[in-house]
Amino acid sequence: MAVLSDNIESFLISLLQEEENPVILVQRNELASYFRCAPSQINYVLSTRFTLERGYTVESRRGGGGYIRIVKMDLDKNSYLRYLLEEGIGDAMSQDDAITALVRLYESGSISQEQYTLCSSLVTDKTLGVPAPIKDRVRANLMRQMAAVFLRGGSTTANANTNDTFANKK
Amino acid sequence: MAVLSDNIESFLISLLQEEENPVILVQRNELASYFRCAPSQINYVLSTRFTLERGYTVESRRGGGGYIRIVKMDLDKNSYLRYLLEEGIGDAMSQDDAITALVRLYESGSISQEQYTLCSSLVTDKTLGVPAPIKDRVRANLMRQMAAVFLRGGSTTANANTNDTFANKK
DNA sequence: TTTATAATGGTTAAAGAAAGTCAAAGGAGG
DNA sequence: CCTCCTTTGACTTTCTTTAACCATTATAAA
Repeated sequence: MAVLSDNIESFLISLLQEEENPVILVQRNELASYFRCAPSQINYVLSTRFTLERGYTVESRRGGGGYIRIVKMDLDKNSYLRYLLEEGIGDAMSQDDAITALVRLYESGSISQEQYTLCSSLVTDKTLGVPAPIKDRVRANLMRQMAAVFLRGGSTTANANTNDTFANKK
Repeated sequence: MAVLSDNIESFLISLLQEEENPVILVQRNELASYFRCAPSQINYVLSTRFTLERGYTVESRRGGGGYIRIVKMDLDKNSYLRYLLEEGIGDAMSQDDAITALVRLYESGSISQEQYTLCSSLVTDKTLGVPAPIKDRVRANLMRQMAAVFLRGGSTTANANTNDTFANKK
C-alpha cells in the first residue's frame, strides 16, 4: 500500500544510497513538483521519517539558493549509541540519567574524555537553568542530538564538500 | 546550492587568502560588473558576511579613486573566548549569534572542528525545541558553559587532570 | 580659488525565491 | 463511527537581488 509519503521516503533513501557519502541536497519545491504534491508534504515526510531516532539529520536554508540537506548516520556502528537514539531518550530526561548515559558512552569508548567533559557539563540542571518541566525536555533534545553527532562520527562530517565550509553555515 | 552572494563571498575570501597580509582592496563597480550584478549586491554581501562578529573590518572611500578595503582580523587564540565569557553572552542569544560565535572560535583555533560540529548542532532552534523566549535563554546558558569548558581545557588539550574524572559524576 | 562634473561608494524599499508552520479536510483500518 | 495517519492550502518567515536615489571625493574648468 505504498502511499505518497512512502514513495517520497524511498525516493530520498535511494538518492542517499547512490551517494558515496551519505549526504544529499534537495530542493523542496522541485521535489514537490516531481511528486505533484503540496510542498509542505515534503516537510511532513521529513518530520515523520527522517528523524534523529531513525538516524537522519536534516538541515535547511530558506530564501534564494535555499535547500534541504539530509544526512544519514552510520547506525550499525555502536549498539549503545544506537539504543540511545532509538529508544533510550524519550521526551524528557533527568540529569542523572543523562550523566549515566554519558559515562557509559565514555567507558565504552564511544566518546572521548573531552567530549564527556563538555557534554556532561552541558546537561546539568545548573547549566540549563530553566524551570523543571522544560529542563528535562531540553535535556532530552540535547542528548538526542549529541548521540546523533557521535553516531555520525568524525569522518563523514556532513559538510565534507568544499573548502568554504562555513560559507553558508546557517 | 551556492548562489550569487555565496560566490562573491568565497571569491573575496580566496583573494584574502592569497595575500600575505589579510587585507584586500577592491572596487565596488568592478566587482559588480565582474559578477554581473547590481553594485549594491556587493554591499549586501559585505554586510551579511564580512561582519565584525565574523572577524572582518570593512572600510571604504567614495569618489574618484574610491575603494573598499576588507581586513580579516587577527584572531588570537583565547581572547575571543574570554570576551565571550565576560561580556559577549547575555541573558539570551539567538541561533545566528551563537553559530557566528562558534565559527569564530573555530577559525581562531580555540576549538576543533569536531567541537564546532557538535556545539553548533546543539545550539540550533531545532535541537532546543522549546518556545521562543526560553530557547534563547537556554542557548545563552549553553554557550556560556561551552566557553568556560573551552577556556579551561585550553591549549594543551584538556586532559591534564587525573583519572578521578568520574569520582563525583552525579 | 571657486565651481562644475565625473567617478566612486552608500542606503533603502520592493520584488523574488526559497523553505516553514499550522489547521483543516481526507482516508483507511479497527 | 472513531482514531490515526496523510494530504492540502493559506499564510509566515527568511534570505537574495535589483533599481532608484543619495553622498562624497577628485579633478578639470572658469
